[in-house]
Amino acid sequence: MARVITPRKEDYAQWYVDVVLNAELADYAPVKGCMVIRPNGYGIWENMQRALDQMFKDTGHSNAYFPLLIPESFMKREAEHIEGFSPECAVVTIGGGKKLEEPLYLRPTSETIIWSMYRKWIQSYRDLPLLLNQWANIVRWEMRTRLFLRTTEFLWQEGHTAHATHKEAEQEALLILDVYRRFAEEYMAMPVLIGRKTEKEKFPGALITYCIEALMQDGKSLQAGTSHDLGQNFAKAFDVTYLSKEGTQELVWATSWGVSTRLVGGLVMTHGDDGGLVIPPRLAPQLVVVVPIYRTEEQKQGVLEAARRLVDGFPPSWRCVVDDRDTAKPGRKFTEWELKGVPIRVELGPRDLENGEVVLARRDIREKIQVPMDRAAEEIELLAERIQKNLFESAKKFRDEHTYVAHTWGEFEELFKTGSGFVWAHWCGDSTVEEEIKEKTKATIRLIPMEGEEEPGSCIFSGRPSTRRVLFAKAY
RNA sequence: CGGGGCGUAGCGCAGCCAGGUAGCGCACCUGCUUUGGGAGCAGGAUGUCGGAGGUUCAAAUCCUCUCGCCCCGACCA
Repeated sequence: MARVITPRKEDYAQWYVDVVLNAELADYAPVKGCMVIRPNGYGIWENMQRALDQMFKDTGHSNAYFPLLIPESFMKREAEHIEGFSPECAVVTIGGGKKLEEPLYLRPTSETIIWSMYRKWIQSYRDLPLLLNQWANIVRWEMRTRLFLRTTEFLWQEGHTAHATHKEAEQEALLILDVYRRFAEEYMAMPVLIGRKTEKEKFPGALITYCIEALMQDGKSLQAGTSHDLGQNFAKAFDVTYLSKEGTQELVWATSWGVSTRLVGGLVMTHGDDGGLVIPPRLAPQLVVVVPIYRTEEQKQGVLEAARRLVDGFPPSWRCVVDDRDTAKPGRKFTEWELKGVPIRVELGPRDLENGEVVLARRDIREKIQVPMDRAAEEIELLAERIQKNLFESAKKFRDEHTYVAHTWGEFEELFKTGSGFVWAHWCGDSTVEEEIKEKTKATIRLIPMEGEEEPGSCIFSGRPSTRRVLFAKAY
C-alpha cells in the first residue's frame, strides 16, 4: 500500500506539498515557479472571494479593473516603490514583433496605474472618498517558489482608496485590517494577531503597513494580509490633489490593502493533518459527501435510492454528491474524501436503512455519530457549526501553546534553536538590531502590536530601553 | 545567484559503476470474485530512456555540450 502523504513530523514541507498535490488543490505548471490551481483549490478561493467581496461591499467599496501592463515611467514615479519592486518585476519589451518605445511592467501591484487614473477622477472634496477594489492576477519574479505561498503569478484582491484627510485614510486602513481579521477567524477558522510592520518589513511606498499574522503548524508565521496607510506618497508622485471646501488645493491621502491565494496555503497549514486536507465548513466547496455501502445488487438499489432521496432534501449550497462509483470500495472512498478535506461524510448502508439512520463522520476529529435519517439535514447543519468552531479553537490552542515570552537573549536564542513559534520580546526599535537578530536566529519581527498596555523593558539584544514587546517568529 | 538532487510508460522509481532484446510498483483496460476503513486473482495495453553531438559492430549505460524541473539558503504576499 503506497503511502500518499508524508507525516508532518517527518518532513513538514514535504507534507505540505503532498497535501496540495494529492488533494488536487494545485499542480506544477510547465513554467518555472508557476502553478495551476485545480478545481478543488479554486473552489476554496472562490468561496474566499465571495465572502471577502461581500465584506468589502458592505463597507462601501466597489470593484473595478485596471490594466495588467504598467508603463515603466509610472513605476519609477515613487522612489521607494520602484526600489522595492524592481528586482522582482517581469517586463515586456517587445510588442507586435517590435521593440517597445517604453517597456511595460507586468503589475507586481497596481498603485501606480491606479493613481495615474485617480489624478483624472479626483478634483474636488466631493469626489472623495474613492473606495475601489480589484480582483486580479499579479506577477512577481521570486527566486524561490512554493505552491500557493509564493508563486511567480498569483491571484489576489487589491483595494485602493483615496481620502481627504490622513485621519480618514488611517481609519480605512484599520477598518480593512479588521475585515481581514474577521475573515481569517470567522471563515478560515484561523486565529490571527494584528499589528504594524517595522520600517524594514513595510510595503515599499507606505507610511505604515498593518498586517495579520497567523502561526502555522510548523511554528512559522504566515503574513496573511496587509493594509497600508500610504500617506500622500502616491498623491505626490502622480500629482493628485483636490479642491477643499475652503477653496485650497490639497494632496489626497491613500490606502491600499490585499490578500492573496496565499490564504489557501495558510488554510492547509492551519488545519491539515496526516490524513490530508481539512477544510473549514464555511469555505468548503463541498460540505457533504455521501458514501453508499452495499453488498448485493438489491442492496445497491435500495441504498442508492435512499441516498438520492436524502441528498434531494439538502440545500444545493452544500453541493453534496453521492459517491456511487463502482470502481472503489467504501474504505477507499473514505480515505479519498478525507484526503480532500470534505468536512462531513454521510455513510449509508443496509444496516442504516434498517434502522432508519445514517452515519455522520466528521473530518476534523474523525468521529462518527448515528442520527435518524429524517433529521440528517439539521444534524449536518449543527455539526458543520461545531466543526467550524472546533477548528478555530484547536488552532487557537495550538497557537497559544506555541507562544512564548523571552526575557533574556539566551532564552530567545534557545527558543529559536530548539523549535519555532511566536516569541514576544522587547526591542529597541533599531533596524540594525532587527537585522542582526535575523542573521543570528532567522527570526524576524512579524509585528508591533497596536493595543494593550505599554510595558517598559530593555531590548533583548541591545539592552537599550523599549516601551513594549514585539512579536518575533520565523516567517514564510 | 550559491549549495544539493533529479530527468527512463500517466505517476513513483530500478537499470548506468562493469555497453549486448527496456524493467518493477501504482494507475489504466478486460473478466471473475469482492464491497461498514486504502480488495484479490487472471489476462492485457503503454516508451523518440530530457535534447544534441561523439566513441563503438552495438549506447538508457561511456565522453562532450546543452535544456528543464525540484529541494535547501539569500529576496518576498
